[in-house]
Amino acid sequence: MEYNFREVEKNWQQYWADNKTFKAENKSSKPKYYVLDMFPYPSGAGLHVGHPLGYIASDIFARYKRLKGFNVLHPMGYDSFGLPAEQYAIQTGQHPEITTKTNIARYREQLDKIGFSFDWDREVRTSNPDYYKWTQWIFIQLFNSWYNPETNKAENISTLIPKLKDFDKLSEKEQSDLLLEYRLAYLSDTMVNWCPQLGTVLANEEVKDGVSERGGYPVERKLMKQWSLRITAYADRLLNDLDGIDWTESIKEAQRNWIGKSEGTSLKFKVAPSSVILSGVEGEEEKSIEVFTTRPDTIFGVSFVTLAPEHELVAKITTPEQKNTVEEYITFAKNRSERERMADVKKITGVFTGAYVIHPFTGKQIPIWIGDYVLAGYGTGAVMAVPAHDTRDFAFANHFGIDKKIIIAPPVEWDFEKNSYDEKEGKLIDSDFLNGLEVKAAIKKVISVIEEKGLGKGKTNFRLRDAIFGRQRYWGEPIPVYYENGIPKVLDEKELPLLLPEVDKYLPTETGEPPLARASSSWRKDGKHEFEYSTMPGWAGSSWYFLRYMDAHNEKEFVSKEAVNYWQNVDLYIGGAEHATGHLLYVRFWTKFLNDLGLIPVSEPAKKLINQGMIQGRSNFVYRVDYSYEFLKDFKISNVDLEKFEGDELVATETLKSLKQNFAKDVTPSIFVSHSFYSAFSKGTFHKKDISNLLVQKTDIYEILKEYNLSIDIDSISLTTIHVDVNIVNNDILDLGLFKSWRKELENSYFITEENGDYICGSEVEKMSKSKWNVVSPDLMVEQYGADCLRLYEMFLGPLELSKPWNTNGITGVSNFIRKLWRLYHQGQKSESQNSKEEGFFISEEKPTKDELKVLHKTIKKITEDIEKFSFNTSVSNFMICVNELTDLKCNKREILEPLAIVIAPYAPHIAEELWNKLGHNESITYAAFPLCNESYLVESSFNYPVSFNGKTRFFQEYDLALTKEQIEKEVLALEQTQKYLEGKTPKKVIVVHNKIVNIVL
RNA sequence: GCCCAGGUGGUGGAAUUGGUAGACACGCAGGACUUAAAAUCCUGUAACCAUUGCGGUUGUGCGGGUUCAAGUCCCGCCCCGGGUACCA
Repeated sequence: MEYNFREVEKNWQQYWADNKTFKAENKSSKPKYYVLDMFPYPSGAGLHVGHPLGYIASDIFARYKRLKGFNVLHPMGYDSFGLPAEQYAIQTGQHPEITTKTNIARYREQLDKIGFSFDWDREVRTSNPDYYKWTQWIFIQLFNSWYNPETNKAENISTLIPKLKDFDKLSEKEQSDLLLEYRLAYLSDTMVNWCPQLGTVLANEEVKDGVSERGGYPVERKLMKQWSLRITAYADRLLNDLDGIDWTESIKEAQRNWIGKSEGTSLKFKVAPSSVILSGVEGEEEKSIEVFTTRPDTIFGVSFVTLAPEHELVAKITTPEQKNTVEEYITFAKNRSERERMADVKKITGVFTGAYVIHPFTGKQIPIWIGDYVLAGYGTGAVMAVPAHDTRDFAFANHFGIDKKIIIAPPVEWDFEKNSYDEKEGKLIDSDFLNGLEVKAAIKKVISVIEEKGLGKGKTNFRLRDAIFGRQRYWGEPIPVYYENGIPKVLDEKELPLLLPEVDKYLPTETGEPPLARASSSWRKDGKHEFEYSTMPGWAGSSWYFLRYMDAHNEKEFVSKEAVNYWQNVDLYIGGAEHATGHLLYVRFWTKFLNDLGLIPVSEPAKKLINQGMIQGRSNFVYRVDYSYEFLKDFKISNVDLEKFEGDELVATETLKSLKQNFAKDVTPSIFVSHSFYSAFSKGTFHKKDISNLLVQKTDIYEILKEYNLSIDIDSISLTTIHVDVNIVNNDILDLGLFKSWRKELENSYFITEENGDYICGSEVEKMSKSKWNVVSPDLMVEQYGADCLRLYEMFLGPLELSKPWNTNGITGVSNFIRKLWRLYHQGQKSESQNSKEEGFFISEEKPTKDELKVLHKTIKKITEDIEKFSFNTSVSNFMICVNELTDLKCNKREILEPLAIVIAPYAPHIAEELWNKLGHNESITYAAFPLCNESYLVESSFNYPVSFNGKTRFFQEYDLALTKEQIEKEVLALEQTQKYLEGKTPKKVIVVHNKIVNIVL
């Protein structure tokens, strides 16, 4: 009986759904285990084979943990607010909710087909009001909190007010403004990443290379009033707590870099009195410029100070002579888009302000420059420039011809003409009281002097910026804020959820307000106060979803105390590295915040995190020959001039030009050449002339040429590479029939194939995407090979964390394995008929042999080790080895095959259930007990030692493991073969490693 | 530039604390079954040399080193992928 995976898989999926097999309980005597997956955004393209990679791995682990006796929480849901649905809504007018629902239904269908063990009763959708009610509620908690540096945690804003001087005397508006400077969710004028095409602001990590991550539209800097979250308050804890969690080093490193802690000192430079007078600012108190530096030891090497163009002092200190230049520069810097700035990082720009500061130790005058290499948002927006010991200052000084002063003697040969010396090694020179000190000692010393003299103090800066939280978009959570007399106020908990209002269009208003401003005028707090019009970003809902799964239907709280105390946090999270600095940082931030308020008992969302690699697409290409015709001399159309003289030159008339074009369009068949022609052409070993000859020989083009009296214009020939749908290509061989029916215009195509008649496509590994026609959907694989096969194959492909291109070359091997596994349980009773395929299920109750037990227990041991270290690819190999060996032993004993079904169940659950059922069990295999390895079956009495000479293995010799090293040495040396390799010499040394190797050194 | 991960047959990839390099699978070649094909099964398959048989040499990106022994450890370099981008 052949294995009918279609029927079996369908039946068991139905059984699991009907019996709620994977329902997790919030109370259990079993130990808990929480396995979480990446939160999917339900896109219109559906799942491709890359998505399930991590889901399969986590599902294997979840199923394994159930077999190991854990109460497993393994939920799934949807991150269902987001840009793509809204963009689609703008194009089609369809409500994003409808698209989202359709897409979710498709995702669900696809997920179900793969046989995941999700507890679907806990499904969440971030766009559902019963979910975003609590996202809004958390926002309100953030608004009502401030970060107390003394207790080093978030507290209710009420604990702040007594610390504020004369708070009561302020007006309501002033009080509100002041508190906004402390609230963890706050409104402020900030420089934002504004994306005009998307019509919204974006957070830093949503911008890649100066364009939006979604869609790739340009982004510019703009000053806007915006809601932000004060994640910077948590910078230190986000950094330090990384040490305590078992996440991949690369993610932790990415987060460390993103947080970017740097320790240094602030230092004030007084603006020279002469400059203050020159700039005409009289009667004002002394001005000073505060810089931040990590290298205060280089203070005696300062040759200028640079301010960011936006620095507030720029206008005040610029001398009248420099005023025009400076203003021009500021305008230039402002209008330079982010992308431009990034594109020419090497381009050095800046101007002199005409003003000077006084060196705090030498009293000398130091020029003040402005330059856009200094960022307004980092540190103080001003730097002390030490060109001899800082790469950027060096470049700036070189460009503008400013002097450099060497104050550290490098311990190595150094050419200061070519490079600055930035290392923290060497002795200070020309530095007054720092002379002779090593850099590190000098830093300590100078900080103490600076602090003593009150010039500045030790300070820590972070690269991390506050997260901009408002989006000028429709399809997101409404921010639960209204404005009363211009004062932002949050809604009361009872008023939640603040529902997303209906709008007529999903576009900004004519006055440039976000789409929510289109809501009817009744959409007001108490019918009168305007609500906030921006919505929350995509990551709002995903910053706490791991908590909601614990208690998905709670209407009174975001999560109950009991639920969160039981489940704590995620034990295993499997997700992609692309969320390293976005989602994974925000979710840590929210977790710490909720922990500070005492709402949850944990301060990290996930104990262990594993990255799954990306599955790339393998694109296929066809090569189209582009060409045009030439009209032969005697080609004529009555009474129309085809060519005319312009001066002495004969040129084509418009008529001829358009004729040529039309012919190209109407008559020209599409002609495609196979890959070998393309590569020969691009290598230059094949020429336009050769292609032209090919066309004439291999196509009907000659007939067309004759009919219209044309010839091919050889110069016009070129090859165009076109993506072709990988689903009509098999092993790089194009299915010509399918290709012709792929698109209307390809119907009459010609193909110039290889000699054997195959059209070979080109190929390349790229990101899997719809536009590259290289998307492979799991549905097809499931349809053709079954879910178990897809699961095993995706694991078999290689280590989970490695990125690799999708190819199905090896899938037959896995498919064969599943059939072999099935046959192992069906090889007992040969039927009477001649067709040996008709074997029935047969299990023997006989005692297994030693060999059979050894194979089983070896496999149990391997698989257990593999799963524990997430080495799923080697598990699959080990299953194959096991089944091959048991097949060779013709094993059909219950004591072997029953445990084997359990071991394989996490990987191939459908076939395992079916076999388990046939073995006589009425319950699902899900809660069987994972077999333990009995080492006693694995004990060997002897070992086949490789005998090597100088490390080179020559032959093998079996010895009893009871023999001592000395005995083995003696035995080996006595062997005839040994004598042969000794060539009469006496070995210098003989190394015997028990159970490993014998090495004879000559 | 900096940070992270990786480089092993024709291909995907195995290889425990340094201890038989290439498990398992694909592909390929040959064979069996078949009218034929598919499916299935069997045999071989790192390269080179030798070949009647035995066998030998080289080999884990490159160059050095440590060691009885290196894919694995150390030093220097090259290449591919991912992240980051003037963070003072």
